[in-house]
Amino acid sequence: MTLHVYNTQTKKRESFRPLRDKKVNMYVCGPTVYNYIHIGNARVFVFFDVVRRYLEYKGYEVTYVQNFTDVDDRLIETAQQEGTTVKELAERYIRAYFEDMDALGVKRADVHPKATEHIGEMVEGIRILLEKGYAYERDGDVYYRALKKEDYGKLSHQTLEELKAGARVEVNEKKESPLDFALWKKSKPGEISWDSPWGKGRPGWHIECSAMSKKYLGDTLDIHAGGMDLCFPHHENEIAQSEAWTGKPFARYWLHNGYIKMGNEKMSKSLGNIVRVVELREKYEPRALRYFLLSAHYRNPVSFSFETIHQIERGLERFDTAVTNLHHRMKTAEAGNAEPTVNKRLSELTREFEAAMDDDLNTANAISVLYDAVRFANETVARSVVPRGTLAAILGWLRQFGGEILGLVVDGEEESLEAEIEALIEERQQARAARDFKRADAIRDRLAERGIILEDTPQGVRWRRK
RNA sequence: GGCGGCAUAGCCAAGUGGUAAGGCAGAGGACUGCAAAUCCUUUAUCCCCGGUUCGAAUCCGGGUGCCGCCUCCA
Repeated sequence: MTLHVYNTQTKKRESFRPLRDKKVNMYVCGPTVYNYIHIGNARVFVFFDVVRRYLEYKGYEVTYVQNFTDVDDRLIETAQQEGTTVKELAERYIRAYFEDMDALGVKRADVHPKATEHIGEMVEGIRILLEKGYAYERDGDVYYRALKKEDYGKLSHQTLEELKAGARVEVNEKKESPLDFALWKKSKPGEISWDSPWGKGRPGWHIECSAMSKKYLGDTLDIHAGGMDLCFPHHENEIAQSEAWTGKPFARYWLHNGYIKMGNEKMSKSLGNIVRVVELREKYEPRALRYFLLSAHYRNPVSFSFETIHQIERGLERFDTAVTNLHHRMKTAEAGNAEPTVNKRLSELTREFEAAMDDDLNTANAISVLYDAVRFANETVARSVVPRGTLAAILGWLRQFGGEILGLVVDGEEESLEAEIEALIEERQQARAARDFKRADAIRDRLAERGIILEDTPQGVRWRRK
């Protein structure tokens, strides 16, 4: 099966074919680190983490780059307000970012380049753009000349005419056209700045992605991704710059995810209706947040609600009990390899899982396959006779697809119980054997209060933490 | 004004021509000493009105409602 993805640039579902055989270069626009990230920001990071994991599962060698925008107007402003430096502010929120991502189970990118550490590359790019006539300098600023290339607007599917008509950008007399955008901004006195051939200043927003993706991934990317709202102008500008700079196509597949809504509105910092990850993960299991972000198709908008997260937590319990119960059953299972019928069923599930993911990365459907696997696991655990190999095979499937790819199934070290609790469980078993159910139930209730749930099965008592 | 998206059960959500996946919640049943867990069964005039078609949630036209981008924003 081939992976098919929806490409924003062509507005079509296309089969995915990287430039170089089994190597995939992907670049995902990372956060501007002037504040904590919210659940909407997290969607792109969690989703593309799954994309990356899935591509690796399919045998691709993925190089994943995600930048940090660590200098821009908002950072400068916030640092001033807080009486700190841009650098300190950025470092603080980069740390916070990684804490959030670790909690959400997002793997590190191969490279996390920072804008401030690539000023040289950006200056070089701007210099080339000037040389080629794609940029002009005005009083210490450098602007990109959007009208120079006819295809400006090709990503967001607007013609130059439409864009000109719709432009309601602030009047800036320095610009030749309102569609032009800053490559380099002259700094005000006291602001953080770098030297350049055009005087002291700092880079515009868009140029960093062009410069850093080129440095780490080359002129043409296989996948360039980000939130829908980056499509215009950010990505449009990146394409323009990069292609003007290198003369080569910038990205083969543009993937954009929809946003998280709060009620009826888009969740965004400017609207102030955000829910931060750092706060959510204190209240909910972070895995539930990850699940939530994967529960709908990535291009559809999704409404955030505490009710939904709560529902998801319940669903997650089923994954966990399935794993726990497999382990418990394995202890008394007889030796033996996985049965052919079981392997056949697992292959079927694998096919279904891949079909879902290959169809424009439909994680919602992939999750429903995960539930099928959980049901299969539960049915198997309930059998009176089952070889250990069968249970191990099912557990392995859940680990691989539910765990390694989706990051929703955990199968950690087996927990141990305090001696005191062990003793109580044993005492209850004796009471049950003596048919002293009052006593047995009293002990069970007591343990339940301490968060230990006991379940009696034909293979003996089973416990789990609530 | 230009461009684009969405509307499926109480809730979340797949599905883009062949009489509606999955999850949560609810109901009934099986299992259990009782539970729990699990399994089985069950719950939808697919926003409205037309049209195309043997056949439409799906395509076309027209409505209604909501949202996004065009300005910092995942």
